[in-house]
Amino acid sequence: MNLRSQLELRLTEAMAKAGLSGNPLVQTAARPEFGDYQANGIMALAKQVKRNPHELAQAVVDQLGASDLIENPEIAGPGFINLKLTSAYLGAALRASSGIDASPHPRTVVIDYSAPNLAKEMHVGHLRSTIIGDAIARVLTALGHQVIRQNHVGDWGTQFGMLLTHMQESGANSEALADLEGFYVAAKRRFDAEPEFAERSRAVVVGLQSGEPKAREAWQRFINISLSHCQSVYDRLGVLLKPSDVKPESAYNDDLDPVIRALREKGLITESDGALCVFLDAFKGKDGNILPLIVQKTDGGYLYATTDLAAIRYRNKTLHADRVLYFVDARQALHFRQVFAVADAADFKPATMQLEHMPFGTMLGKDNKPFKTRSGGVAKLAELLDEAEERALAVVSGKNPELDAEEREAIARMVGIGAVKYSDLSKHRTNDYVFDWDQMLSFDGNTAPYLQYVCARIRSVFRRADAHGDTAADLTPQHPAERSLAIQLLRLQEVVESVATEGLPHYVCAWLYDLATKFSQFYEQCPVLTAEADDRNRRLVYCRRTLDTMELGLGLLGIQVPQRM
RNA sequence: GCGUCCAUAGCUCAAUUGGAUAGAGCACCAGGCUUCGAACCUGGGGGUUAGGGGUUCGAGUCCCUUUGGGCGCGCCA
Repeated sequence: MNLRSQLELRLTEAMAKAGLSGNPLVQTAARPEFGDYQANGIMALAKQVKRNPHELAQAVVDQLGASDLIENPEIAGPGFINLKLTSAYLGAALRASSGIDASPHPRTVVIDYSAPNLAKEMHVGHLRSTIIGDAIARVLTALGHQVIRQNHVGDWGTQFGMLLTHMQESGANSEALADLEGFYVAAKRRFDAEPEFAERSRAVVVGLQSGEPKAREAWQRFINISLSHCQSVYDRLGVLLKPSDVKPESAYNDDLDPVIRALREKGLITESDGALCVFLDAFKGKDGNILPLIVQKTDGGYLYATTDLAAIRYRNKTLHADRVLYFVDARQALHFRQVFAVADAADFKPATMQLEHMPFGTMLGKDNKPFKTRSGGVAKLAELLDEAEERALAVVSGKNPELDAEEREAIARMVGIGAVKYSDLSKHRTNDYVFDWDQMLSFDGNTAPYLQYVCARIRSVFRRADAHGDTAADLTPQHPAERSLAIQLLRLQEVVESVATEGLPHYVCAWLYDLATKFSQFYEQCPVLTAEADDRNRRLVYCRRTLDTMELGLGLLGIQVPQRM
């Protein structure tokens, strides 16, 4: 049930009857006195057909006629149409709908996210891609799309030479690799300090690339251990990624030659200073020089651009993707523009297959500089999650000391992890954002703990009530607070659809926070348990629907909700 | 140098992509519990949307420009 689409449909019909075609531009009303929704499209159309906007709006309103849906549409200002939904319609809609409706046009969507480098341990730099990409994967799945998660991990490259050499020479087993970051630092130190070690490392890389069994075996062992580190982070974080979603860079090794050949056949390859490049006019600068995309180095080695091109071919030919979403740092915007343009020029994909870079900004500390640990280093993700749970435990213990330790810890996990995820998801994806423990763990404002708390309060109502409310009863809102709660509940679909097209999960957060606020107002003004029979039943249903919808919404973000807190 | 993203209340963030009087939370001030969880709710002050110009019925949003910052730019990923 998408309220906005329903209204848009009615408006479009009325416009057609009035001899107009175009988008009515229905939006949620800017202020309560403007109704629930407003149509802004008439003014722009009036200009096109050179007619008085107010008169034109009147003509549309006349065609709208009496309606089960809209109550007294009004024209305001230069030609806004204010739309108020009838209470009867809201009640019926509430009874008829639940959850999220599947899209009538399901598509196959590849979501490329997380993609850590397996040479090192996961750190905060991987957090945004992992969390945001996962939320979008859930949203698209909820809308009935076929979602294919692709964890494009970095498992290939020269740094593996030193890691494998160090592993072999130090006799390191999986226990020594428990601290992967420390292991990397140690290997790097030797690489820089010992020329012979560096030499052996390079030899290992050559062996690896030529498929030498011993090198391959050691490499595979290392990769497996590193991947298991990632998986444990994913499990703690509560993201959907599984080992089967991993499609590493190395998986495309055999496709790199063919990619170059295909580019050459299309006449796109130019040799420049010994390297193979693609020059496209679209990347010509003011000075007339074209920015190249290098696809093969002078020494014959390939680059990540080549791998990305191979991945596009795979996602087209094998995965049959209609749409590919890349949740990758904004700094790679130019890279993706180039790769996408080359993929187009080379016919690596049909024109109907959309490639979309979904960039995100940097996570900053309170000092507005890239987030670091207290000791000043790059923060490991595992340690960040430890701290989140510790801090949440302190908060929960302080607020509710009578809960036993085990339950407090379980709650702290949901609250702590939820807070970290929500603070990221609730900000506009493309901007940098400030990571602030105190703010994200606050029970006030647009935070996970506040939303979780609202759910806990509702549950508490049901613990006292002996009923869950009869959903078959008349749900027509009778109180202004019920009314605004009902509308907010029914907005779920339009919000989720926007998130799916734009890849901006903060829309869900804003809507959830609004829903929680509207519930709190309802809860303040409308007694539930002590109300008369009909009111009591209807309000119990409102409580139930709010709880279910909140949990559904938080679930779209991959955030769990404790029973009590 | 070229390209690109950004600058909104003291702080952290919104603003449905050009719509009406720019909204929230924190902080500050003032109220509300013998009553479903007050971890809450209600109200108030706080803004030349970095500066300037332009486009039009209408600009935080689009164009130009100045200032201040982030990032990227041929063989790392």
